[in-house]
Amino acid sequence: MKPEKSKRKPGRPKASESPGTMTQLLRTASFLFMEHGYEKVSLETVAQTCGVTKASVYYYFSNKAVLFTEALLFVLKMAYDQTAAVIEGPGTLKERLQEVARRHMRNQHVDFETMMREAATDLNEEQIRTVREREADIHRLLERVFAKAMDEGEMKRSDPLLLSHAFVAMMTVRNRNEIVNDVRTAGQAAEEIVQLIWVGIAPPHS
Amino acid sequence: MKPEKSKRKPGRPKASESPGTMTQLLRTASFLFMEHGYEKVSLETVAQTCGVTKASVYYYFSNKAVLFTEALLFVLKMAYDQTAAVIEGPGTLKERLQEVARRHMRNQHVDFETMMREAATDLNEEQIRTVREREADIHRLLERVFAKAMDEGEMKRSDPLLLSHAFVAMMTVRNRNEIVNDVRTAGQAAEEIVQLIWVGIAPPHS
Amino acid sequence: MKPEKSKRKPGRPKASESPGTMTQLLRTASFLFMEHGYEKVSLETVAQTCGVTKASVYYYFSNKAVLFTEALLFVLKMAYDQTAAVIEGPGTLKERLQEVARRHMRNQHVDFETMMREAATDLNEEQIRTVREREADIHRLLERVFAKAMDEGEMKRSDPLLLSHAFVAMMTVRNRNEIVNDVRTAGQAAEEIVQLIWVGIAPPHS
Amino acid sequence: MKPEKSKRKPGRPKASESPGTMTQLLRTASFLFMEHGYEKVSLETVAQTCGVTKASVYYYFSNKAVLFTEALLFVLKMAYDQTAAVIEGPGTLKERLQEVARRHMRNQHVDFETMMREAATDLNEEQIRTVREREADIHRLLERVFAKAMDEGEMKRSDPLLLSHAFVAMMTVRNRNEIVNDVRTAGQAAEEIVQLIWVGIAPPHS
DNA sequence: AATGAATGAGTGTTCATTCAT
DNA sequence: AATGAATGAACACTCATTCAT
Repeated sequence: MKPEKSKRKPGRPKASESPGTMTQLLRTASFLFMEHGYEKVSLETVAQTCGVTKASVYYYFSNKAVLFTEALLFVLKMAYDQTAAVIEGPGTLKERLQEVARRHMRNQHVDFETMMREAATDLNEEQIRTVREREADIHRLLERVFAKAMDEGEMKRSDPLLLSHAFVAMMTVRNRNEIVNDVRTAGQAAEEIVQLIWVGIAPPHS
Repeated sequence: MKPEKSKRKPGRPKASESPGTMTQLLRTASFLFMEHGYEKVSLETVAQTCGVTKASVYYYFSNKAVLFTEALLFVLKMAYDQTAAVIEGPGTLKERLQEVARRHMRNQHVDFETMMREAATDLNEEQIRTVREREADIHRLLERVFAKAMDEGEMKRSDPLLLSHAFVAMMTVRNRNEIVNDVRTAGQAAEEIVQLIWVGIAPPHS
Repeated sequence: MKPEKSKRKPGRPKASESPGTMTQLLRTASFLFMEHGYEKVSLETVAQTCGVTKASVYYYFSNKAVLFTEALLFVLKMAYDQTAAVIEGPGTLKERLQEVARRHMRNQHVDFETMMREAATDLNEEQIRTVREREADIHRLLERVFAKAMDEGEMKRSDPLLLSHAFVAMMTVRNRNEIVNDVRTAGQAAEEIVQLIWVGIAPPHS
Repeated sequence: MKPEKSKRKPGRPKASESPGTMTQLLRTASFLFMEHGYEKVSLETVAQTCGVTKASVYYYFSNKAVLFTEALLFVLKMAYDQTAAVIEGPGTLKERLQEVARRHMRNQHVDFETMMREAATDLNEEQIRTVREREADIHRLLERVFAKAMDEGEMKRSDPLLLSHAFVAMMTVRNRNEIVNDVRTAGQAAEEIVQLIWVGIAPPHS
């Protein structure tokens, strides 16, 4: 969390190098917030990670709450698009769920709800509402897919929205070192998690 | 923010040290940390909630990291004892899991892993290790119970430790207002979550 | 906050320089500075009020101190002209003083001296001197009028410059809500103030 | 305004040296606010002038608005007491007014109303009300004295509250260098101001 | 056993100012 | 003629921590 002075330029050169400071700030902030939560990420850190000053952050975002909100909307949009592409794509439902899980577990990230609670005192009604709405979109997307699958006999009947939340919640196991470590990759964990919720834990004969 | 040195001698404090205030601080801190996370809880808040001054907190706990650590150990011990009592008690496995879920969902609390990550920069190696160990105890307890149940045919075979983590992770749905609200209580959510993981989502005929 | 260097060349700018924007900036700045004082008025505010960007302000005025100075000279010139027109115009001295007071009290404005003190650290010697000189012009105008009136027996003898300052100072009562409110307009207050200083407060018989 | 590092201790030693940090902060803040206004006085300056750190200021006053409010109440109380002692004391009304003027002009200070307007955005309703009330107390004190004097024939009839405001407003001439300078002291200016308002400016014969 | 006083290091935020275009 | 982008310096405010009593 101590923003190290980075001289930059180890990556791709020139041409695509500058996708606009604002976009870079948004990307960086998204990553940092998701990785560390709201409070631990200072604007100073975001700025220095992008190689600009704190004041520049304020040039683009009027305050921390706004940056946070826009950063979250940014990742939620990406998450929605990715999830939609996969879940409505080809393959069996189980395979598609596994792919969703794999992608979701690719990076570590804090619990979304915990992060929102942390930020809640800084955000205004509308900001909270907007973020929550975009998050709910993802759950509603899954809900629809689940409901349809249930109708078509691809899944057992249950509350599809609850299932969606439970499904997403299970992916936080990716953060536990006892689970995802040298012997088991995040990808494997994703598959096993889906297998678990797929077959359930009831004894075979019951 | 420069911890590293925990001058406090380990082990139980002398009986002469007023257990009243100290226990109260521990209880209060436990509750506040679980409710709001590490950063958002200031020692001032803990002190005021207990009706003492900030300096008094330092009288009992050499710094915030120590208070946090001991507070977590406090709740983890309670959680372990409660879980053990229930999970090793009477009733079918499913019933016992439901009771564990019900108790765990009784209060809102932040995601444990997220909170630990928040606090990680302040805690030293040993503190992290100790807390993680006590948390792991709970997972190992569940792991043992699951393994035994699998052996005895009460459960389908799967990785019992992964299952334990997934099970606990699912309980964070308690925090979502779309799930636990006026129409569905935390208790009901607990039951449905257990039902979900119990029967799985695979179609009945497969 | 490091002024000292006013690169702007003195004298009237070339006619080609769009007088529109510059004049508008000057007018806006004058109004805002008089209404709120030096510190509270940011260049951003001035710019936005004029519908241009902050950088545009710098295009016309090399820094805040210069804008402030020129804005003040702008209003002082207007004030001088207006005062001169009235005070040297027709009517009895008392009537003319009342008209001067009425016009001066038309708008609320901060105390001139207080504002100058606020800005003093930013202005250089010359800027302060110039503004003060133009302010002094107004006092000298009144001084001359008073002196002449005393000579001609239209007024009691006293220090005409002190009187001028006292006269202007009294007009700040326009800002007090206890004085100028629903029951007494600024115009009425102006008349009563003049009446007060006109007849004095000594008992009638003394 | 650049708070110089002051090693202190050039004054009276020990015993009476420490009248309590809080009182010292209050006195210092009062002086600085009255001398420079609200915005120009930073808490850092107040702190360093007292030889403590900014954080110490916050130990005693929860924010700048509170410090400002209490500082003003502090000076207003002193001003009231002093004014009351003089104005209700012995001597002719004119002599007493002169003494009040002399004391009021002893130190330079910004226009009260201008300062309040500067601070207004930071203060809450109650703080503004309280300060205004204490300021009004002084005007009411003068108003009562004036009203009584009018009843007893010691003064000409006029609006006593307006007179009070006008009287106080006139004292700001103390800040003008053209008025109070080498040839005329503040004390002399005080006397001449009172003389002016006492006799008025109307020609003797009218 | 407990506290009042004080502080250093941050954090969010504002603003005058610069410069390339 | 005008601006978008970027910055440095200051400021209000918070908080964990220390220490003498």
